[in-house]
Amino acid sequence: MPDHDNTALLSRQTKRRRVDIGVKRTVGTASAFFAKARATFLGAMNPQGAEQDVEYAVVQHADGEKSNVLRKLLKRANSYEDAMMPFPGATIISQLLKNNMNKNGGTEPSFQASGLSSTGSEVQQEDVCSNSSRDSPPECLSPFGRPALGHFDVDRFCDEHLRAKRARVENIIRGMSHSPSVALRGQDGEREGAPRPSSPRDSYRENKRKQRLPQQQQQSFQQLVSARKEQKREERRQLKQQLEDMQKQLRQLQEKFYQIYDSSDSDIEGDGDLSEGSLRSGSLEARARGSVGRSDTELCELDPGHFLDRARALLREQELAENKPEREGGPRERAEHPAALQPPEGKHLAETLKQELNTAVSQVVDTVVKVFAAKPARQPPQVFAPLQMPQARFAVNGDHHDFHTANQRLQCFGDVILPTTLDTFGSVPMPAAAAAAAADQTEALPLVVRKNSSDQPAPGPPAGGHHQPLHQSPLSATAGFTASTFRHPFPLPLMAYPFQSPLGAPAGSFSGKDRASPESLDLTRETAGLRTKMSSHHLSHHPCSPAHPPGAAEGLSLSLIKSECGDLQDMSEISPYSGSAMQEGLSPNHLKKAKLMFFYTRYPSSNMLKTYFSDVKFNRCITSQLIKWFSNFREFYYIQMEKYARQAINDGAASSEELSITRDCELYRALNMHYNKANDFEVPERFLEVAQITLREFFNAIIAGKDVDPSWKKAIYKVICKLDSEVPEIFKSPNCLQELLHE
DNA sequence: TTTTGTCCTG
DNA sequence: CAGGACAAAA
Repeated sequence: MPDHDNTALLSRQTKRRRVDIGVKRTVGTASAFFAKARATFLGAMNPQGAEQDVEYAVVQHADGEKSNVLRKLLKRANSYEDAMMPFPGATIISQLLKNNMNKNGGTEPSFQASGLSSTGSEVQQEDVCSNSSRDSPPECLSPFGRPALGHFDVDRFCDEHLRAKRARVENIIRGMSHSPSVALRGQDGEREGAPRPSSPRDSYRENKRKQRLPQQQQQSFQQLVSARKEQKREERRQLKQQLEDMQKQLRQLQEKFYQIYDSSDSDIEGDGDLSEGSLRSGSLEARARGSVGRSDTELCELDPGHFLDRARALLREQELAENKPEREGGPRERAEHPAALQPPEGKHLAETLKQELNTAVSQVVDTVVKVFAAKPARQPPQVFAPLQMPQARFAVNGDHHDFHTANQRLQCFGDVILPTTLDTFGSVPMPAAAAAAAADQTEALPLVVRKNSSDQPAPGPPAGGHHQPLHQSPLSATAGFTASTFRHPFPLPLMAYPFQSPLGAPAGSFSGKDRASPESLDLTRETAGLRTKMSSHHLSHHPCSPAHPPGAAEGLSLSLIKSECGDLQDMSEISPYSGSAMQEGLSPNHLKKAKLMFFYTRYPSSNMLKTYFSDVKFNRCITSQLIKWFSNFREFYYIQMEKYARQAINDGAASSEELSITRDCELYRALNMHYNKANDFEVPERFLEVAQITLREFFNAIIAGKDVDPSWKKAIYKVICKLDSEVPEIFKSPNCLQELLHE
C-alpha cells in the first residue's frame, strides 16, 4: 500500500499524464496519417490489397509500432501490386502511365501539360484517335503507347484494327472507372482550336464502327495480321519485362521512402501533403521509368522533395526511349521536351495525382453509400445465422464485389478490424425484449467502440431499425466518411441477452416483466462491460445456437469475454471450441457471484478465487481481473464506510458505540444495492458485523484526527482483512447462483 | 521479477 | 468496472 502525500500524488499524476500523451499519441497521428495516405493510394489501385493494407496499418498503429508501420506496409503493398500488375488500365497509375505514353502521339506541345489527368486525357486520346483515323493514321497509338507502323493500306488496316481494339479497351476502362470530373481542362480548350471535325462522342462511335471491317479486306491482310500478332507477343514480353523492372524500382523507392520517413518522423506531420504527393509521384516514377532500365543507385540520394523532379525527368526519358526506335519522331516531339522541364508541371503532376485520389476515394464512398442506402431487406429470420456463418458476409455482397471490398476498406479506415459488414445484421430480427434493452446497452459499453452519436440515416428497412444505431466506429466519423453503413458489426443485444438471467432461461422466453427488473438490466450492463475487445474471430467460433440449453447460459459468453489478455501462451489456451467445461473468460454471472462472495471475504487470495471459480480456466489475466474485481469492491466499500462515518460525525455522534448497521440503515442499503442489486441473496449476518466494525474504525480514526495522515486507512485495511470469514461451500459450485437464488 | 493492492481516471 | 501508474510485498 503506497504512502503518499498529496504532493507526491500530484506529481505522480502529472507524470502519468505526460506519459499518456507522449509516445503513443504522436506516433499514432503520424503513422496513422501515412498509413492512411498510403492505403488510399493503394486502395485506388487495388481495392483488395488496400483493404488488407489498411487493416494491417491500423493494427500496427494500435500497437504503437512506430517506424515499422510504413515499412511493412510498403512491403505488403509491393506484393499486392505484383499481383495486380497484369491488368493495365485497371489502376490509376497505369492509366497515368498510359496517358503519359500516349502523349507522345499528342498533336500539340501543350498537350503534355494536361496529359497527366486521366480523365481529361482520356477524352483527348479519343480525340486524337478519331482525328487520326480520318486523317493521319500513324498518329494513333496502341493502348501501350506503341505507334502503329504505318505505310500503305497494310498499316492503315493494322492501325485501324488496333484502334478498334483500343476503343473497346477504353470502353471497358471507362466503364470501370468512370470519373465524375470529366470536364475538359483548360488546355483542352487550346486543342479545340485544332482541326477536329467531330466531337468526342462522334469519334467514339466511329471507333466502334470501325471494328467491323470488310470481309475481303480481312482476308487479304490475314498474313499481315498474323505477323502483327507475333509482333504483339514480342511487345507483350517486353511490357512484362518493363513491369518487372518497374516493380523492382518501386520497391527500391519505397525503401528509400521509409528510410526518409524513419529519419524525419517529426517533420512529417507538418508537410504531410508534400510527402504524400511525393510518395505518389515516386510510385509513378518507378513505373514510368521501367522501360528505361537505368541504374537505380541515384535514387538513394533523393529526398521526398525531389521525387517530383525525378518523375518529370523520367517521364521525359521514357518518351524519348519510346519515340526514337519506332517513329520517325518529328521535331515536334522533341520540341515539347523543354516544356517538361518547367517547374509548373511538377505541380500539375502532384495536383493531378491528388485529384485522382480524391476522385477515386469519393467515388468509392459514393458507391458504397449508394449501395447500402438502397439495401433491401433480405436476411433470414434465424437470429444467430450471421454469427454462425461469418462467411455470409461474402455471400451477402457477392454480387457487388467491388462495393464490398470498398466497404471493407472504409471499415478498416474506421476501426481496427471490422470484418463484418453491418448489413449482415441490419435486418436481423430479434426478440423485442432484447431490442428494448438496446438503449440500456449502448450506455454501458465503455470498451466497445462507440462514440459517434450523430444521427445517421438508417440504412436498413424500418422494420429492423430499432436496434440499428448501436455503434459506430469512432474513426469512421473522424476520417470524414459519412459512415452510416459502418457501424459496429455486433448485434450487441443479441449477444448480451442470453446471459441476462442467472436462471438461464432461453432468450426467447423472457416476458416484459422479467426484462424490466433492475437485476436483468444490470446484468445486461455488466455483460456488455465484460465483453471487452472481442474480435470477430471469437464471435465466429461462438457456438450460439438458438436452441442452447438454458443451464449453459454462462457458457455462451465463454469466448466473448476478454480474451485479449496479451500473452501468446494465454491465447494459445483459448480454444475455439467450447466443448470443454472450462470457461476462458469471466461471465456476468461470475461477477455476480464474486459480489456475493464479497459478503464473506473482502480479501480473497488468488488460490481461493481459483477454488471458487473452478469453472474458469485461469490464466494471469483472469486472475488479475478477479483480483481487480475485489479491489473495486473494497474501494466502493471503504468509500461508503468513510462517507457514512463522516456523516455520523457531522450528525453529532459522539461515540462509535452509537453506530450500528442494521438491514434497514442507509449504509446497508447502499452496500446491498451494490453487491446484491436484485436483493435476491440473503446477506449474511457476519457481513453486517464486519461492516459495523469497519464503520466504527473509520469513525474512530476520523474522530482521532488520523485522517490527516495520508495512510490512515491503511490501519483500517489491516483490521478488516482479518475479518474475512469462510465462504460457503456452495459458492464452489459453478451453478451456485442458480442454487443460491432459488432458495 | 512477479504478485498484490491502492489510487486515480474515464 | 476497467485500465494504468505506482509501490510494496513475496
